[in-house]
Amino acid sequence: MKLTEAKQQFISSWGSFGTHWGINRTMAQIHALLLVSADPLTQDDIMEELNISRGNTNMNIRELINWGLVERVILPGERKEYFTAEKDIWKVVKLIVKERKKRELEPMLQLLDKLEGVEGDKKDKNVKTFIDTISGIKKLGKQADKTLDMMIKAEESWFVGNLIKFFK
Amino acid sequence: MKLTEAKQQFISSWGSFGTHWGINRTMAQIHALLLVSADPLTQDDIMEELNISRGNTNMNIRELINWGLVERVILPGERKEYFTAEKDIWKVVKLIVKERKKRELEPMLQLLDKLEGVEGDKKDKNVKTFIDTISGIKKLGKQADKTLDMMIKAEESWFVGNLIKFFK
DNA sequence: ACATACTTTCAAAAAGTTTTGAAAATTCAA
DNA sequence: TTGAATTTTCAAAACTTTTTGAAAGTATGT
Repeated sequence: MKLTEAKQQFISSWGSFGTHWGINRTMAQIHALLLVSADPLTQDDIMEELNISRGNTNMNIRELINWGLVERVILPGERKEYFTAEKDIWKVVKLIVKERKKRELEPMLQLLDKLEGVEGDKKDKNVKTFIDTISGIKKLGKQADKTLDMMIKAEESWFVGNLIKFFK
Repeated sequence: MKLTEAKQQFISSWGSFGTHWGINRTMAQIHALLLVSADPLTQDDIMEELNISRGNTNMNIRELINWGLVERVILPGERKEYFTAEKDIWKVVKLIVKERKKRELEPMLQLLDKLEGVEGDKKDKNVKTFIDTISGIKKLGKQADKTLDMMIKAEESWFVGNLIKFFK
């Protein structure tokens, strides 16, 4: 397979992969393109490669910058802004985990704390089931939260090299 | 807070939580409702509680059954089918991980295998960047795949009780 | 075999999300 | 300053996904 074709396949799969993970198709495609590009690209390069409009490109680049996945690069003597993606995949994973944890897990845990204090007689089986379910989710959620915090701080070598031992 | 209100808040948040995780709102809401209901419910109960149509209810219940998150229950002497959700949250998490791994991670790894064999001179920096990126993703993806396999087999006590030690 | 209760299907409609592109805002060199 | 290059915004359009509900299908007791 030729590089051009391989690139296209990667970009397109990364795009649909993204849609299952709460990241929109274009954002994931731009990310994929920058991941496999050796040099930084301009907005116009990206628009042309992916056949998308200026507005869409701009909006999604900014979102990628918010997530910390893409950086603006100013090349000396150039008026245009260039963009480049973090290439270390472990760092990429950590950035994504960090962002989603903040946006999703943390608000959910706050809500669960509140809901656990529901009024009512614990002998009522509906009340009991509700509280038990909420507590169960909260317990696991809190643990996941801690685990992810540690993962965010960890080195890749931990994940690739050592975790496996633990499971034995 | 009263039980009714707490239930509603939980259902609604679980619903929007789901949409960030590739699960549609209604499917997640039905799941939430069944999670906090002490007794099995019928399709009509669900339709009424969540104010959704018969078709939508039916379709999403079936999808939940496919995922293994919900079971059909036949009560003796009753014509109607009842539905109930797996209440053990650790099992729920494992079922979801298993399903998404199969649907998303595995196909992605297959593609990466194929793409890694791209033709071209490795001294060309574009070819090199492409191969390096793909290999990096593949390496981490394979490790994640193994780790998730072990997680799927693991007991909750491992996750809640022991993982934390490992990170120290 | 029939009638009734119940479940499933699916085309069309509604809702939700993403994309476009032209206009406005900003930046920068002269 | 000015004006050309570049970036950003946002309302409307296009696209995608979800939902509806009526009709078709299936199962059950008599």
